[in-house]
Amino acid sequence: MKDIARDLGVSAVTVSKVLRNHRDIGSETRERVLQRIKELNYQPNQNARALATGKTHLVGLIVPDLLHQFFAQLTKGVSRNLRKQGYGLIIASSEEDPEFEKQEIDQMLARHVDALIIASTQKTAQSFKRISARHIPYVLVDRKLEGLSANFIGTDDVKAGTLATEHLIEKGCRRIAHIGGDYLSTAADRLAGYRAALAAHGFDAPKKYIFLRTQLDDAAVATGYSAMQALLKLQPKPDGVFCFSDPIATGAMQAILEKGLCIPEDVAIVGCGNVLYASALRVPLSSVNQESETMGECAAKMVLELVNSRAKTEPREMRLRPELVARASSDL
Amino acid sequence: MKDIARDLGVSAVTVSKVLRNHRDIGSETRERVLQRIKELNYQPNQNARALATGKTHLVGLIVPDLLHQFFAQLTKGVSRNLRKQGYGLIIASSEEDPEFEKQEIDQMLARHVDALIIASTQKTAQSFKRISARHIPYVLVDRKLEGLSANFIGTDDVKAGTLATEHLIEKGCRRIAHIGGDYLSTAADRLAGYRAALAAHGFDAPKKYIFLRTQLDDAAVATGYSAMQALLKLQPKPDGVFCFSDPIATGAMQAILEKGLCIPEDVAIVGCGNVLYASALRVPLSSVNQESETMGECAAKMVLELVNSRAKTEPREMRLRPELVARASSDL
DNA sequence: TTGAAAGCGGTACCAA
DNA sequence: TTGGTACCGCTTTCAA
Repeated sequence: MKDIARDLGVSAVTVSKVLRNHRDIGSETRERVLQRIKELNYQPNQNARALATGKTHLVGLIVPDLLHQFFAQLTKGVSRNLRKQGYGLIIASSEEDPEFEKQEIDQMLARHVDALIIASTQKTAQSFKRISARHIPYVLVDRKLEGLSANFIGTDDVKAGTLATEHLIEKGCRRIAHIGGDYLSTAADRLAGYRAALAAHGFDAPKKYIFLRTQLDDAAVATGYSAMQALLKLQPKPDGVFCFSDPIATGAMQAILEKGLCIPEDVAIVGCGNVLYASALRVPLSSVNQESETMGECAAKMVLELVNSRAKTEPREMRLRPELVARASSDL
Repeated sequence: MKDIARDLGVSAVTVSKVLRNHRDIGSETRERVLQRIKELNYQPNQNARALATGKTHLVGLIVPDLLHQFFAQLTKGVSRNLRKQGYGLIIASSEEDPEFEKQEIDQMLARHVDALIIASTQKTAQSFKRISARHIPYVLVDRKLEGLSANFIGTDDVKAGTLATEHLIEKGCRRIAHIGGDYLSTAADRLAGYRAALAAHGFDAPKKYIFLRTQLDDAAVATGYSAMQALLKLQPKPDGVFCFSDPIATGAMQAILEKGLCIPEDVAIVGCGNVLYASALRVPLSSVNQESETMGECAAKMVLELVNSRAKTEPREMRLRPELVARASSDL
């Protein structure tokens, strides 16, 4: 910047103003500066600018696992919307490890991101207090934290559970099992939806039909597989299963087919997440669509609003409406 | 930092030195400073540090599409390795758009990343000249650029094409088609491998059996679908197809099954990339494994070596050895 | 072992 | 409309 100023015999301040479209600059001077900027292919140092203004124009995103299509889509939505507004994105994966997530949060705080978007794997609010203490706005996505009142965007998971379970009931299933997750708010909600749907129709949800397993990363398929194996040993066998996620469902289907049973005739399956390849699977998988990309876009929008509004408003909560996509795995 | 210094009656310089483990600091002073840092939960501002040292400890990664599992895995590898070394990662998706990619590169340069890792969709070396002009080291992954001598890590794509095609030949296929890509170095290499394998066995590769299509993003499945439809109209029909990627193969398989034909009896299929769900597909898909995660780790390693070695060495090139994973789609 | 001063590359404020 | 000056938070150099 100084070079440009010197070359043109103006001050650095003038150059700076031109760069930011400050209005009180002579049009002639402006042209000359612009000209030289082009020539030198000059770009202002964002770090220096950040230091001076206190705004990095950087948003941090932390997800449990980028390999999971749900989070990849979410990321895409966030990314798209953010860049449209001139913000950069730092992404970190916590690998489903709370300790790792804490470190990543600290890293991002140290880099002074303007805001954070987090799909948290943590069980306590501790880290989030740290974020608040720094007055950095943040939005939780997908997963809520118990006892933490924060901005949140996710799926209406109770509804997701209800949709899936009612669909199975409508298709004639009478012994509906659930393979779900542990610790996660999403898992608890989907389970609640499952229970509610069964209760509403006068069926019960016997404990032996409910499997709650911690599913780490890509191990989800294996988890679904083993849980389903266990379910198939029960008497009577379930005739329908609502799975917490599509990877879980994929594993479950594998276990069923290996036993020589048919989907959906012997056991119908419904997953959640509606991955892109759902229809290409061995048996096309019925699933609850969560619109993860939209979720990402909303999160980006919300977080930027927070950044741009000085006033600290009440935490907002937003739930996207899930939709059932019926395919062969439940086509009775 | 100043606060800490003031509180303790020492200078900011002293605090700074403690932070960086500078050796000439009295152990007593060091303790006091460390103590206060803990109390205040103080973290140095990385941006300020970057400004002063000229190193941001940030690496930029640009991929065409995060939704594509190949790039998601690559990203995971990069991320893991980078953070292990205390580097942060900025990720951007170019959405397979060269113009977009240029902008992202400029953004990253403006943020003064220490290095770049790029899976480029560009057709010219222009942007890369800009990077070199800034003396920022970079590594190209997966895709090479014609006429650009740069550090590169990718698959041995010629070998990948050969492996897949020879596999089909061994399985007894005699009319082997290829659905490939356009513009990409990977596509050209896999095609070359396909041709070489056919030639080596005395078969020819008739033009009508070779479909080269631009595949944008998630449209890959649709591309594979339509290309396969066209192939099935030929007389005689191909009895084996090597597809550029697994999504392409997924689409192709869909077209075959819809026609009432059998895989692999009527047409055998081999894909490339070995996505995680390959074995769960309607017909488990044979594919060439590319070890994308390892590729990411190598890229991270290489780029950090470049950052840490002042000397500008000759561009290095590294090719990972692909491996065929045979499944039902080619089990004749 | 400690610290004063200068500077990294910009921006903000206010005076000219 | 322009520019001088101070400062953002940290590091580096060099003298005490």
